[in-house]
Amino acid sequence: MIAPPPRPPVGSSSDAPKPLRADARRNRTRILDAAEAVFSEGGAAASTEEVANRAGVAIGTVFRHFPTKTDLLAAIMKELLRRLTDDVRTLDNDGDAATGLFTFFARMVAESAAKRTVVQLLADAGVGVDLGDSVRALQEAVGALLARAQRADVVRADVRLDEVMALLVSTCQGALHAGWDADLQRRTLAVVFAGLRPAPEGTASRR
Amino acid sequence: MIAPPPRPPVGSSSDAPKPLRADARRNRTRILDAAEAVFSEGGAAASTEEVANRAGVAIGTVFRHFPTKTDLLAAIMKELLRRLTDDVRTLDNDGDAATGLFTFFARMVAESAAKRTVVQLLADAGVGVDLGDSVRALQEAVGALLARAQRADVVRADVRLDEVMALLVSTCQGALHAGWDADLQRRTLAVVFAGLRPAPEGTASRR
DNA sequence: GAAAATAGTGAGTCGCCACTCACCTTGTCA
DNA sequence: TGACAAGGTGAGTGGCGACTCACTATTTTC
Repeated sequence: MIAPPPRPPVGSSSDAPKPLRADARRNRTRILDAAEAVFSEGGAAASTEEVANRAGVAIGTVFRHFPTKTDLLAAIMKELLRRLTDDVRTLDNDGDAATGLFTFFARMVAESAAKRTVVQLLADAGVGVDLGDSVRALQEAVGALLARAQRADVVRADVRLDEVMALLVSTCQGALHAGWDADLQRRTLAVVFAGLRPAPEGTASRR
Repeated sequence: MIAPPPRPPVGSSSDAPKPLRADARRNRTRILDAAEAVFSEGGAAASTEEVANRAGVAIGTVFRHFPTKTDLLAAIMKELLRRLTDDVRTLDNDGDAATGLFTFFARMVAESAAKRTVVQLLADAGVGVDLGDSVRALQEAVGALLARAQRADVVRADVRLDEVMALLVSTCQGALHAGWDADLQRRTLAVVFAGLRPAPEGTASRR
């Protein structure tokens, strides 16, 4: 018999985050950076091999860190969503109540043009990609922004969060089109924002 | 020497639409019907083999009629666009000027939920799929509808066709999401339509 | 009703891509 | 510094999907 491996089961069995070796940590971030770049350009259909090349590692290394391509996609999506959520929270804390929602909306649409993957995956609601709480967190943050805008009376009171999210995702997808430039974006968003604003007093909204 | 084939070159050389054999004509429409169904359900990524199965023909037959998958996609897209364009023209001729644009907009968004391919391909502006004049024809028809709506003063005069098209395509993509139901659709479109309506007189639109 | 043209068939080819694994390299720790 | 576990490597595997082609079947034509 051979002596058992020297890892005594702490607690009962689970929850050991495992410290990574130095080179592994470095490669992991390289892979994530490369993946974000590659998938931003080519969409989720880009190949894992291209990610490996861009990161300067062998393809086996990518799969050691992320067992499936889906895991890799989920990882960069979570990171992107986290950043977006932070962005929204900052606007919610510091920004002008009257412009916060519109600022974020415009910013996200502008970025979408460069990040196909976010849009594709958000739109597909992850056909297998588990984004867990990340999407919910973003929604809640946008919800706060919306509530403030409504309190400041720059957005109609009867507008709900889910249609704002629907408009946001839709417009982001729109931004991927050929022919979408800064001017078209400005005019398109102007229509959406006008639709969100309250009808001036004394004017019942016609439906 | 052998006698030359008995097809004398009419005109100079080109423009012979060639009558198809009876079975070929039948199969061609079967394939188109099957393709529309298959690609509507699964999007453009669905396989050509599935189209062949659904049509009840061998895969070689599909490729005889449409040398590449792209050709097949272009064919069904042109047909769909033609139908949409007809639809718009009908509304333009018969319908109420005040509601025509909104009616068409809502109708197309509702249909999108069931027709992934249209939306995907329109959005990608055909990465290789040549739709020729079909898109232009639809745009012109919608443009006429827009002009009428503006003359009837139900749409702001400064709204241009390209942002209407951008909003249309964006919203159609939105309709593909999980969670998109009739109620969400109604509220989302309400925002877009409110944004298109003129600001009530005496109220300068704030930007 | 037979020849000739046209169409249908489906096993097979080819390339792409996600994923594996036996072996080598490097970091870590005593 | 040496031993060993953790990590890296990249040729190889398997599956899928677009597309081909030698052969057979059906129309059309005379």
